[in-house]
Amino acid sequence: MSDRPKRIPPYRLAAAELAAEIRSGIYDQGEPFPSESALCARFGMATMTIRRALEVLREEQGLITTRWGKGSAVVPPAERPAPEIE
Amino acid sequence: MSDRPKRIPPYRLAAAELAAEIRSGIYDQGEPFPSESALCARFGMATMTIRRALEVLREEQGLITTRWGKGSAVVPPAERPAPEIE
Amino acid sequence: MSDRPKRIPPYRLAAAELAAEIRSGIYDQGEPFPSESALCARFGMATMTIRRALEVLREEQGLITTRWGKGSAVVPPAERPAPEIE
Amino acid sequence: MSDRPKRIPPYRLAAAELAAEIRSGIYDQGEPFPSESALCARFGMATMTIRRALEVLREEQGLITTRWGKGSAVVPPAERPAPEIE
DNA sequence: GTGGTCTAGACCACC
DNA sequence: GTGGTCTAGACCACA
Repeated sequence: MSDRPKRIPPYRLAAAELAAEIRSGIYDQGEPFPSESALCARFGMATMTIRRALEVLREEQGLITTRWGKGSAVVPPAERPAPEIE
Repeated sequence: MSDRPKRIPPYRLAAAELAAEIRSGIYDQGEPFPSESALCARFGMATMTIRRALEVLREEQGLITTRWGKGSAVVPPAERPAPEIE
Repeated sequence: MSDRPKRIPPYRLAAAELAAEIRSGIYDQGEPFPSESALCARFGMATMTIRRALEVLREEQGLITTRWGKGSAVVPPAERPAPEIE
Repeated sequence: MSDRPKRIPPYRLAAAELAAEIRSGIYDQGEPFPSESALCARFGMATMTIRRALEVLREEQGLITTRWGKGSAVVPPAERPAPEIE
């Protein structure tokens, strides 16, 4: 009972998928980062869940920056912190 | 030079239409008041314009109450102030 | 004294110049019509003067349409009324 | 989960800064109150946000008066309401 | 040339 | 999934 595998929360899954996309470079040629509502539609998640995912990308991984009312933008590769080995 | 009539701002038109509906009683049988986004779609107006219309209904006419995160509700007829004669 | 030449008001000059541009077709390939503030800068005129010029293009000549908060757009050539011979 | 402080909305920050300036008296020697567009430039905020800040100064704090087409003016110190202790 | 209203979105905070 | 705030402009109406 105490040894079952850890459940990964949905916001982590979304964050991981988006982080992989960012690191793949698909947003580096001028593609704007998707809005919260677009991500809600794409992942089928609630606003709050997507917001937690974006918070991970922003605070924990430093991959995006967000401006209230304007949207999120991907941090240029040169300024990105190296991915953490866990 | 020209004789054009005074322009009534769009938020006033929406407010007047909604006030008439409220006074007609169609929201008194348990109908919930439409959300901002529903009203945006119905009137073809932007969020801020609809919010301005709801502000008129709330502050000026006392026909609705609004709660953050819950939506607006119609004030029961007994508690409504009499319509202003202008 | 009574036979001096008619002075053409500035808003008519601006309207004539813009009408010629519209009829030349330079706005028909997706060029957006300039905003009021852009036209103020370009013609060195006050807001009200430019607004009168745009009013001529809209009401008198039917060359543009205007949406509050969005800007003006050029009417497609097919829908334009023939230019008045004066 | 985290211990972040409550976010103060930008319009409140601008209002607080302007209120402090008004109370410091720098507008009492005939200095005109800055226009909305000047405040937009100074604070790097959009029109609507600055308008919200001015609304606080006007409605909530009674520090300024505003006249359509003329601009805002600072209320003389003698007529100002005492600052609210919160 | 000011303040006032509007657009078409975005993100933020609450339920 | 609501209402609340914000952006970056546009046009409208007053003085």
